[in-house]
Amino acid sequence: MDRQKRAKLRAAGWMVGTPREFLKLSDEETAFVEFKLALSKTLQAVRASQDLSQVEAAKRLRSSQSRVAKMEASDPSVSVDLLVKSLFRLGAQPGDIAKALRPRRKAA
Amino acid sequence: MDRQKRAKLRAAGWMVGTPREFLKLSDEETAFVEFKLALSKTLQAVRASQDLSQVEAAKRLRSSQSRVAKMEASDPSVSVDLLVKSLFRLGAQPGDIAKALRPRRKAA
DNA sequence: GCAATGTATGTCAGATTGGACATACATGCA
DNA sequence: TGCATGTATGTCCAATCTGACATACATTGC
Repeated sequence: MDRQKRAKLRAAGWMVGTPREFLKLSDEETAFVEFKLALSKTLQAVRASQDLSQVEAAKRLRSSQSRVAKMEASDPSVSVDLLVKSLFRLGAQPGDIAKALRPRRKAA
Repeated sequence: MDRQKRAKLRAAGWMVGTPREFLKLSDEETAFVEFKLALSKTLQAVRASQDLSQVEAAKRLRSSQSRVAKMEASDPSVSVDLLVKSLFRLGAQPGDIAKALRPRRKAA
């Protein structure tokens, strides 16, 4: 995004920048939300790989469609516990989770 | 442990075998407790590497000594959230956590 | 012996979480 | 258009988690 565009958005009342900048998160908080995000994405990938709808996944997880949606959205009301338990219940292996958590290279 | 010894212990009313056998945990439950255990051990290792007592660590974590003890003991009252947050607060990197979670080779 | 230091265990009130439900939104199809 | 399917969002309250405290246990140095 170029400077002009940013300025325009700001003028219109929009927040510009990363969520981190916006919310003024500390390093640990950032690491934690990114950790959760990685798990969320993995869960969504696992569900997709099994060709399940959120409703079907919820059944297997003994939970509800809305919870599944929140899990995949990394909603604040979802704990890492729930994400990890859900991954295991859908058949993910410990190694899959470790792999998902490996830090991604930052884009240049 | 040999068969004779196991038999003696059983006769004396002791449970013999892995916690898994004993508690009849499902695969997912087993994976989950092992996941927590890996984090607990990592936390303990991180604290040791910084040469902190549980009291000192608790201060940095804005928690209490008893919580730290429970975290390191992988107590059921401790969530994965708390473990992960604590690791990050003590300065662990995402990669450290991923590494700790990699499945260990089973002993032959 | 007994302090001092570090760790473990039990309990509890307040905070957070999670399943369930309602409902809104989105897309595809006849 | 109406209907089916799939996903997203808000709320509620029962269940779970957590910091704090008390207290027990373990080890070391006097």
